[in-house]
Amino acid sequence: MNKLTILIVEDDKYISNFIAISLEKDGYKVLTASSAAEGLFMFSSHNPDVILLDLGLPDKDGIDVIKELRTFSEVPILVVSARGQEKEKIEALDLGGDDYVTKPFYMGELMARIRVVERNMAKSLMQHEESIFFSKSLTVDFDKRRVLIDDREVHLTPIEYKLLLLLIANKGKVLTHNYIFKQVWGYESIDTKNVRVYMANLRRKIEKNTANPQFILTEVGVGYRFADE
Amino acid sequence: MNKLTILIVEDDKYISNFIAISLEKDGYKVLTASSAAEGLFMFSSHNPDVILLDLGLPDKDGIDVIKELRTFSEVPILVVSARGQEKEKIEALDLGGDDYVTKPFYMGELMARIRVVERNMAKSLMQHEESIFFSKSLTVDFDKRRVLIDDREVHLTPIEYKLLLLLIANKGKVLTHNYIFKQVWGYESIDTKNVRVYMANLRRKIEKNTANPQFILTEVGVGYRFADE
DNA sequence: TCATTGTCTTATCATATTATCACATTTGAT
DNA sequence: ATCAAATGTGATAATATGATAAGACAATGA
Repeated sequence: MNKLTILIVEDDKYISNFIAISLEKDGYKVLTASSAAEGLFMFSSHNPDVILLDLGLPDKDGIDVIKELRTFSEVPILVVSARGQEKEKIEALDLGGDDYVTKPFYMGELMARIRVVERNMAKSLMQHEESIFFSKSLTVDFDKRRVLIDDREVHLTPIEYKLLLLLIANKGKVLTHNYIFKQVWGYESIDTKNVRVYMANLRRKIEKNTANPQFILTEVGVGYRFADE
Repeated sequence: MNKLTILIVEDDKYISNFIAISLEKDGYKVLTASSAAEGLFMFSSHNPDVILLDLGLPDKDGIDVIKELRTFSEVPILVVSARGQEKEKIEALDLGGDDYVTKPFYMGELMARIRVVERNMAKSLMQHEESIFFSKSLTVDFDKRRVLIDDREVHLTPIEYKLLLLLIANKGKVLTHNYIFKQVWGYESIDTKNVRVYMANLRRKIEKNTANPQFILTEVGVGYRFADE
């Protein structure tokens, strides 16, 4: 079972805590930041899957945070704000926000909206709505975030899981080391050696024979690809 | 620019009209239905891109309409309802609704939310573009970075692949040794005999008979060109 | 807190790719 | 037909790239 990471950017500790506890109870991994600067930093260092963003931050307007994030990332942004004016909502959504919830809000509704965002992420990754992927002995259940080999569950670390998802979503396509690094780690780097290391780890977990892989194929000098039929 | 078609399923003629006019002013094509039955019928006959769905319909509960639609379609459903209870919202969203707007609503906000849905659609559509080159027995899938001869995959090294791409991009044109070297190796050199070596390697991989090539033609004293039809 | 798990780094070994060379073959001008 | 220049090709050496194990360190969870 792999958890989705959610970053809460909210300066009101009480609200932040309340949301965090509810999300954790539901199995999410939660990060919190209480200012725009901290939020952006946490984003680049932890590469969360979803952001809950308050607009009324102490150091910078939340709208600008959306703008900034959107210059380099497509992470789903769910705005949670006390500002209920139409103008604000339109602006936040048009600049790249994925949803807008006005305070006070129902926690259950917020969670449902997070699930919608999550569903959309899975959809655009998989392009089919089928939430289970099969290929030979490999089964990946995207909903439950579980991976099976010959019906035996194999545990993948978060990075390994992201890597596998990325490969499957681009089945058949060669992905360059840089691209893989950018997608999985969330930032660019000249040093992509880690991609190799994690590919090796992933292969050890899902391949019968790592010397002759059926799933993860190496394209020397270019990158990797998931085997097409 | 193609107009998006939006189906409004709403029994209150006044609201329905109001939304329709606003949407049309914004360039959308609008269909309206005032009952669940009509809505489902309109959906199957017109295949709209987005549905705005009221939950309080005269003949059937809107929640059931969502359920029904989701058995055969992934069309984005934006619920527009007077029912503001959390339970309703969660149910509608979890059953497959993409957003939930409570009446009374701001038209501008509704439109912004439609744009969000639209953006998400565009994102998942984008991935389907494929660029493939065919010539006789040769197939090059640029997207996947794969080369096939008679449906059998041939493995090319990075230099070989670059070379092939360069030739194809300039199909029919004669490319000088110097130009080819510059493009593939990235710098100029007096010594371009490697071009010869790699042409030979490439031919060995993609030509049936290297002595009588169909693809890579030699222009003695000048360079090479990829055969035009 | 301590044990466990995950991440990143480094070192080593294995493999694939690239560069170079020597020589064979082809080409085109005479 | 002959010959010099241009081109093709196979072998091999040099280099670049990849796989993997092991260990340091950080984060997480009971």
